[in-house]
Amino acid sequence: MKARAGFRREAPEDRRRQLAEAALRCIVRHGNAGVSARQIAMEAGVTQGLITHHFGEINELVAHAFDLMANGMLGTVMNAVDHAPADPKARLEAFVENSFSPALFDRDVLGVWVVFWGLILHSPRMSASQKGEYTAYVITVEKLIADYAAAEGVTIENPRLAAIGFTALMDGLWLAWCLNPEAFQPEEGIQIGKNWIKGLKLGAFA
Amino acid sequence: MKARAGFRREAPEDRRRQLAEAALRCIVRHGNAGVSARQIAMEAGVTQGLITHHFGEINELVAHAFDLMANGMLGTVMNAVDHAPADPKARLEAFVENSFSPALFDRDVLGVWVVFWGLILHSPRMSASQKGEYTAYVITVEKLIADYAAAEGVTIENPRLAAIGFTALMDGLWLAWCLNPEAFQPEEGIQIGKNWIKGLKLGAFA
DNA sequence: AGAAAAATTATATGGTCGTATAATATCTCT
DNA sequence: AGAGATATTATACGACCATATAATTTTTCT
Repeated sequence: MKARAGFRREAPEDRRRQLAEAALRCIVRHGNAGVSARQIAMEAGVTQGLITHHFGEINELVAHAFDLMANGMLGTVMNAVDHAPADPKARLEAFVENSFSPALFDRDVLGVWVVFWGLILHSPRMSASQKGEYTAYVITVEKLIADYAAAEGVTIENPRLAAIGFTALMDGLWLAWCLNPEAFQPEEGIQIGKNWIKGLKLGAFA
Repeated sequence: MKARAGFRREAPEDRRRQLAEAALRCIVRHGNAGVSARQIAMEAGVTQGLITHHFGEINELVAHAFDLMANGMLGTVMNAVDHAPADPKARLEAFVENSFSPALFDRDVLGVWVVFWGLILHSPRMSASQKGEYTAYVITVEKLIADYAAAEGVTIENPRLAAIGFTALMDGLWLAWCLNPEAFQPEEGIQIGKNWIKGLKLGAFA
């Protein structure tokens, strides 16, 4: 056989990242149908065999892409939060506002997550990744909320539950808006998030 | 060719329902991979050709299954609400508690919805169904909330936003718990829902 | 009872899927 | 410069996919 086409040899970790990014683009374009070794390889400008070589089976590539995306999104939001004024209220509101920024509040981004959710429900490997990433997310939110509550002098009986609720609210709004952008305006989403914070301050979780 | 196997001829609407129900079972079992004419036909004890005959293309069958499921779920919850005491507070709390009942707060049920969400994002036909069903859902919730607010003497500046937020919270909790049942207990989910109502009463949306 | 209509089966076709295998190009190290 | 290591290509295989077409059974209507 002639492997006649010239190619560039790359470090395994680079290739793995390239393939993961190509997978995300394919999923954006075609949803579940985009999860295909052939399509992903073509998108990465590479042959299918490379996926087998670097990941063994394609599910492992998808799980890698999932980790990449999850870390990237939390990193993006928290980076914005850390650039807000050090005031706890400002930080919490920066979290809300950035969660609704076009970079995250986006149909393409949700489309990728929906595919991941479907896989999490049927794959132990994906489920394991999700558990770690969800926990990290909730802990981050819990800290933002606890700092805010302390600064405002509000008592919160169970900060963990508050964080879970707030996270769920944001995810639910994200989901609803992406599925049907006519349902409400992003600014209305921000308003709903801030109303939740107002409820917290008024003692809903006391 | 010999169509040798005996078969029972059924009314088109019956067959369509049978096929839709078989589709739901297939999706429960295998997620996106369960959306397959062959598998669904086998699950329904029927030949693939019947799907073509009754639905034209398989996407139309899936959309039909979606409508069936959405109507069934809202019907189930509202049936329970209508069996609660006529008091607005009792009705709203019945809504929360029943949303977290094992019939709905269920990994299998979420698994079906996740598949639908994925399709909604990429199919105008599915998106059209979703718009109608989401609107009906929010309007129902808005009425429950408005009645509650009136009974408690709370003002709500924008009842629509409150209903969207409450719906998003419930969906987000459903999603989070199904993806990772260790994250919190269903009773904690009910508590979070009731805390949201408490916030509403305290004036979070005033 | 007999014929027309429609539901259902049976089969064929062309495409895509995941992955295994072997050949080969590129790189690194000495 | 040359050899070993491995990243990468090329190709093959069997399974499943959606859907079209034609044959056949069941039902209905008279």
